[in-house]
Amino acid sequence: MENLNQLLAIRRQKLQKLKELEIDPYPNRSKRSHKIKNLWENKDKFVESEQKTVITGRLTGMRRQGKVGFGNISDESGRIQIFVRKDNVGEDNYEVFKLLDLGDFVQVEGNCFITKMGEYSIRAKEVTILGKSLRPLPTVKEKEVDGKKQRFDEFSDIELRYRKRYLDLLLNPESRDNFIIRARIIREIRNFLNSRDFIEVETPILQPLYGGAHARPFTTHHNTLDIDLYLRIALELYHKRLIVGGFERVFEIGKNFRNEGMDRTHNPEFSMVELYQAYADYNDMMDITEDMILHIAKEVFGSEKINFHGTEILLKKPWQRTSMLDLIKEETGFDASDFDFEKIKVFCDEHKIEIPPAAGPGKLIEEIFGRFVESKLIQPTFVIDFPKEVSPLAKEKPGNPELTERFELFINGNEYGNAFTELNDPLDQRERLEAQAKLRELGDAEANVVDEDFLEALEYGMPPTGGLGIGIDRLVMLFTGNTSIKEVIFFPQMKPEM
RNA sequence: GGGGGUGUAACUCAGCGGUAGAGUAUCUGCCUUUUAAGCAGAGAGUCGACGGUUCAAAUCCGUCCACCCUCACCA
Repeated sequence: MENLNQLLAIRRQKLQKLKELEIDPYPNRSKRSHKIKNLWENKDKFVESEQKTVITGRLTGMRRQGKVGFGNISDESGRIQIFVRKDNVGEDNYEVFKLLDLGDFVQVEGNCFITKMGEYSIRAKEVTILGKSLRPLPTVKEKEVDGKKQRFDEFSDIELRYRKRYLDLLLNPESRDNFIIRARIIREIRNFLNSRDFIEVETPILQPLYGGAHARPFTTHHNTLDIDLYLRIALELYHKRLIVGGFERVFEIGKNFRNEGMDRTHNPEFSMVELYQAYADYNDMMDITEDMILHIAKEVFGSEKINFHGTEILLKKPWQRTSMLDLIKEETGFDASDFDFEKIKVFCDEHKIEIPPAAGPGKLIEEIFGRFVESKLIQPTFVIDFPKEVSPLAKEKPGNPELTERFELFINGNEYGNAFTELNDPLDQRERLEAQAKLRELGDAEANVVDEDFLEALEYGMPPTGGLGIGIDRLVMLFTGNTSIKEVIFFPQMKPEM
């Protein structure tokens, strides 16, 4: 056997003792009669009737005093004290009780009562082990001080919390709450879109070509077909095929994978909701974005405001809609609306903005926007009319061949969504993708690739369509007040431990 | 990738050239209404890893690893 430290060895010894007593430490069956929350909800009734109740859960506290002992049992719904007295459970069962450790799963049969100290508890008739824990759970004790819970020990090491999320969830209620809120947000996204007659679809994660965003992919290999496949970087191109196929409103909630840098707002796999609506444009997408986020705010939080570390964010409609060029002008006084490449380059040089290889004026405008404007956009803002150069899937803005009908949503200085009036002209789309392919040759590893299958689909005809993508992780961060994406993803990507 | 920080017992941390510490947890004893239970005692560590300096290194130096912050990059 491996070299076990003292704490692990002691638990294995207890496991052995249970087996010697012919107690199964991992029985197949349990028989819970109530969730702990139910007992609290009908406290008086349970105390008065003294009815038999059976709870199950993890042993999360233990105060033994010789022939009597108190413990805490926690299940998903709550926590309650158990009172175990040798005279009540019998000598044999008390031996079992004495072999229990914090972290063990147990079943307690008994009846509810109020202790001398006034605590609602279960007086045990029998304690059954449901699952022996062989590792010590980090201990977190708390005490109520003026109605506030004061914690005395913590499980707070960030790295451990991410690597052993199960312990984090067990020991840090705030972390658990983040994920409950995440689930509610996703549920409300679904409810909202279902109520608007969108149908939920599933499209390939493994794709022979990737597209729909500007990013490097993960590559994998299918053995039987003997071809390389890519993990999707966006949902876009398959959803458009579905619009070609006659669906008028589709959405998908799922993961995208981008083989790029990681920081506190980027995880290599992240969740998006994308939706496509035929006979709609980017103005409709702005409306739906406002409505959807407002719906979440109201349903999950009952408020039209978010307080993010003291910054009050007002979600009340309508949100500001301003063009990228106007925002740049407001912030810097620089007017780039003539797309004069030389003039814009001079501005970039003056402000030490690096000029990427193969960049045209549109790319530089986007860089300028990123440098000067993004972080200033605290209240929800639709930044509209992106340069065509950086928007190969968006339809040109009527009257200005340099711009597209595209927006990104910014809140609190971060990007939350991206949407276009989708390009449905197959010949224009081909030209744009071919231009992207040229950029690839010039060294832009993130440029789109020409997807002939997608182009062919467009040639059969796609109605005018609006499309929208919203980053779910970031939305959850916004609503839960988290500044790291790792706090809202159960198992964020980490380097393997050596 | 640059800069800064952190890494010591199961957890949270102190120690920062001279025998590895505390609280909680664990174990033993006492305790039949405790709740951060209490009292008495005990055990528990590759001080992130590897090198170097030194009579002596958790401590100083170097390299590496992981994590955090920050800047850059990144649709």
